[in-house]
Amino acid sequence: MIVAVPESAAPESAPVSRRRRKDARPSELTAAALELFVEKGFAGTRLDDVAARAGVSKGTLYLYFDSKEALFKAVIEEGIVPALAAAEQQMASFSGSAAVMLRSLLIGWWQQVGSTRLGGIAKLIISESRNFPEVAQYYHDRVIARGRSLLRAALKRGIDAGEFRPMNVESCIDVAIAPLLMLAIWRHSFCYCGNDIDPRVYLDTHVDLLVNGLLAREEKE
Amino acid sequence: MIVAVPESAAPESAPVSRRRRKDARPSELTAAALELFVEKGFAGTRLDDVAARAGVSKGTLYLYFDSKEALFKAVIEEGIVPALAAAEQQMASFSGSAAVMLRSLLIGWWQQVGSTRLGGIAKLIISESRNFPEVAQYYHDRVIARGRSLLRAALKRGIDAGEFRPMNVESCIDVAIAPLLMLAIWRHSFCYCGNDIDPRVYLDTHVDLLVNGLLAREEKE
Amino acid sequence: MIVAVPESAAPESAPVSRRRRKDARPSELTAAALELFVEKGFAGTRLDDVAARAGVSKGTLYLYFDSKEALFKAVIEEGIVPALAAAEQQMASFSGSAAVMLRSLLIGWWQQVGSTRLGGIAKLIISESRNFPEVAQYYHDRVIARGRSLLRAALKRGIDAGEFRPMNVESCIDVAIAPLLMLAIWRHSFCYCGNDIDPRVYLDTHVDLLVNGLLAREEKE
Amino acid sequence: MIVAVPESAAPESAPVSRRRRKDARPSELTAAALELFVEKGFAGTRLDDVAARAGVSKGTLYLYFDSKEALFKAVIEEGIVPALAAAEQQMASFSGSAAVMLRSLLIGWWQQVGSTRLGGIAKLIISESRNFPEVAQYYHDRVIARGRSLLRAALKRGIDAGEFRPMNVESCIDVAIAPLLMLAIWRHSFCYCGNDIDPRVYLDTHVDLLVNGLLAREEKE
DNA sequence: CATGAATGAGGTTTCATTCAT
DNA sequence: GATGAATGAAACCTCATTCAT
Repeated sequence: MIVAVPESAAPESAPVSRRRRKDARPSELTAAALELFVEKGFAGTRLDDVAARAGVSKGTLYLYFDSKEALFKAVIEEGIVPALAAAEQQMASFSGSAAVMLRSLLIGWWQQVGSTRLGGIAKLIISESRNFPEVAQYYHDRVIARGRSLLRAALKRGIDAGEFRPMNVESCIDVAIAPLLMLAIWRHSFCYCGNDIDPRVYLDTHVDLLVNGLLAREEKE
Repeated sequence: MIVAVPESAAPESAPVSRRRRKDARPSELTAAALELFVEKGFAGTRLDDVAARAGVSKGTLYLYFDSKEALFKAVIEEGIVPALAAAEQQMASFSGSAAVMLRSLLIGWWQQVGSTRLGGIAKLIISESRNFPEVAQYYHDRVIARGRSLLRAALKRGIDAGEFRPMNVESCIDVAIAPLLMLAIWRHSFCYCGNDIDPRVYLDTHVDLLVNGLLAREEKE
Repeated sequence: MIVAVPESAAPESAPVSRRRRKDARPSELTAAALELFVEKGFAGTRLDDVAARAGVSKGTLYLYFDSKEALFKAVIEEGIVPALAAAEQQMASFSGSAAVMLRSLLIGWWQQVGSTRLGGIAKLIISESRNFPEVAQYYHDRVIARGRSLLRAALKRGIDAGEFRPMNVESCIDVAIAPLLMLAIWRHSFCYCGNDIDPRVYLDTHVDLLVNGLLAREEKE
Repeated sequence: MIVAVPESAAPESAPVSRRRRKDARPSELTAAALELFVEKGFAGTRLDDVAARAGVSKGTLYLYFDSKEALFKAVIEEGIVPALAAAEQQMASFSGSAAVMLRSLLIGWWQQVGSTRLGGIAKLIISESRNFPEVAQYYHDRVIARGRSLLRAALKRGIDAGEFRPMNVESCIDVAIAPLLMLAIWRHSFCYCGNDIDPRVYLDTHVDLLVNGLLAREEKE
C-alpha cells in the first residue's frame, strides 16, 4: 500500500478505488475523532462533528464503531500502536555513553511520538483518565511503562559504569519523562493561546540539565 | 500521598443561619464544582451532580451563577486567587544561595498550590484550554507567568553570582516548572489508576537533578 | 379616603402611614401585574418582574394572592369594576336624538374605559381567552353585554323614532363596537411599532360613518 | 359558524416515502404550531405539544427550526405569504362602482384570509406584538399596509367620482378595516366561550353601514 | 455500503411556589 | 407583615443512537 496514513479526508477529486476507501475508512474516522477529542475532550465532542470532519455521514460512524465510547477506545488503540513501534525501534540504539543514549531516547521519543499527532493522545488520556480509568491504565502499562524501561536501562548502565551518580532510578525516570509529557501537553493547550514553546531549545535544555545533573564528578580533590 | 483538603459540605448538622449560608454558598458551590470539573471535565459534569455534591437543589446553582460556563469561570477565579497569594508570599523568601532559593520556590509551590486542591485547577485548565482559550490565557498570564518571574529571579541571581552555569534562562524555567505541573496533573489522572507517585521523593529528585545540572564547576583541571 | 386610585407605586419618599400602604398594596400589585400581563401575556410574565415593578419582594405577592392565576383574575376583576361603573353612569345620559346618544355612548366609552389603562384589559382578555375561557365569558357577560345593552337602547330608540333605518340591531351593535375594541387593542399592539392612530380623528370618523350609515332618509324624491 | 379548514396531520395512514415527508415536514410543523400559538400564545405553548400535534417527536422540531422563536417566525412568515397572494389577486377586481369594489374587497379579504386559518395570525401577532415588535412591524408593513392600499384606491375612486362624500381617507380605511380584524380576532377568542357571530350577517351589516355612511346624497333640496 | 431523518433520554435553564427568618 | 433563599417540576434544547431508504 502506498499511502499508509491518508490524513485529512481529501475531497475525493478522483473516484478513488472503492476498495481503498473501504479499507482506509476506519482510520480516517479515528483520525478525525482524535483531533476533536484532543481539542474538545470526549464529552465535548459531537459525533456530528467527527463525521463532518471525516467527510461522511453520521450513520456511517456506526458501521465501524458500536458507540462513541468504542470510537474513543479505537482512537486510543490506534494512537498507541505506533508509539509502541517507536519504542521497539529504540531498543536497538544501544551504543555510546549512557549520556548519549539518554539523549537519543528522549529526543527520539519526541521526534517519533511527542511531536506527531500521537502527542495529542497524551493530553487526551490525561484529561479523560478519570472517566476511562481502564484506558488510562492501559496506556500507562503499554506506553509509559515501556518508555520507563528504556530509560531505566540507560540510567542503570550509566550508574553501573560510574558515568552517572548513584540515584533513585525510578524517581529519576519520572523526572526525566515529565518535561517530555508536559511539552506534548503544552502544545495542545497553552500553545493555542499564543504561549509558544520551541521544542528544540526546550529539549536541548532538558537533556543538558538532566545529563549534567546526573553526571558523576570528582567533587573534591 | 497526602490529601490535605478537608472535603466539602457536611450535610448540615445544624440548621445554620440563613444569612451565613447565603454568604458561604458560592464557595461551597465552586468547591463542589471544582472537584467534579477536575474529575470529569467541563462537558462531562452534570449540574445535577454539582448541586447534589454541594447539598443543594439544581435551581440553587442559578441563584449564584448565570450559567454552567459562569460557574466554570468562577471556579477558576476562585482557584487562582489563592495561588497568586501564595506567589506573593514567596517573593519574600530571598535568603541564602540561589540553589537554596530555587529549592524553596519549587517545594513551596508544591506545598501551597500543587498539593492542595488548586493542583486540580492546572489539570482542568489544560484539559479545557481549547474550549476556553481566554480562561487558559488568563491562567497563564496570572499564575504561570508569576511563577516564572520568581524562578527567573532565582536563576539570574545564581548565574550572576557564578553559582550557576550561564544558560538559556527562559528555557530553564520551562524545564524546571514542567515536572511540577506534571506532578499536579499526575495526581489527578494516572494516580487514580494506582500509579502512585510519592511527591516528596519526586520533588527531591527533581530539585537535586536541577540544581546539580545548573551548578557551575571547574570542569577541567 | 382621599386617594381612590393610588397609581404607580410612589417610591415612598415619606414613611407613609403603614395603614395606608397596607390597604393600597393589593391594587399596587394588580396595577403592576396588569401592565406586564398586557405587555407580555400571562404565561410570558414572570412574577419576579411583577414584584419588582410593584417594588415588593416576590414572596409578598403570595400574601395577597394564592397563585399567579389568582393574581390574573384579580387583575381582571379590578379592571372590570370601573368599566361597569362607567357603564352605569352612562345609563343616565338619555337626552337628545338617538344620533347624539349614540355618539355620546361611543365617545364616552372611549374616554372612560378604552383610553384608560382598562383598555389594556380588552387586549389581555382576548389574548388569553382560550387559556381562561371562564374569565373571557365573565368579561363578555359583564362588560361587553352591558355595553351592548346601552347601544341596543340607543339604536332601538332611533329606529322606533324613524331617525334610523330599520336594521338588524344585534349586528349593528357588533359592528359599532368593533372599531372601539380595535382601537383599544391597537394602542396596545401596533402602536408600539410606531404605527400610531389619533383616537380623536379615528373616533370622529367612526361615529360619522356609523350615524350616516344608520340615518333614514327619503331615498327617492 | 363554518370552519372551512381541513385540520392537519392525519396520523400517517401509509408509511409515506421518507423523501416526501422531509419536504412536507416544515409546513406540517408550522401548521401545528400555528394552531397552538393562536390558542395558547407563544409563551404558553409547549414544544412538546406542537410536536405531538404534528405527530413527531420533540427533537424533530429542531431539525427544521433552530429555536422556538425561529418556529414562531416561520409560522408568521408562512401565514403572511398567502395573505399577500390574496391581496395581489384582488388588485385585479377593479370593476363597477366604488361601492361594489369596496364590498368585494372587504368580503374578499374575509373569504380568502380572515376566515381561513390565516385569521388566527392576526390574533397571534396582536397578542405577541410587544414581545416581537419586529414581527408585528413586518406584518403591519406587508399585510395591513397592502390591504390599506387597496381600500385607499377604492375610497379615492369613489370620492373622485362623486359617489362618496369627501372624507378623511386614511381614517376611513382604519375604520373600515377594524371590524374585519375584529371579526377574525373574535373567532379566535370569544367565539370559544359560545359567543358566536355569524360572519355573513356581520359582514353584510358592516358593508351596508359603511357604504351608506360614505355615499354622497343631495342632502337638501 | 452509506445516508440522514427521526427519536427520546437526558442535559441546561427557568420560574411559580414555599418557608425560615 | 415582609423578605428572598431555596426548591423542584417542567420548559427548552442537544445529541448519541437507530433504521428505512
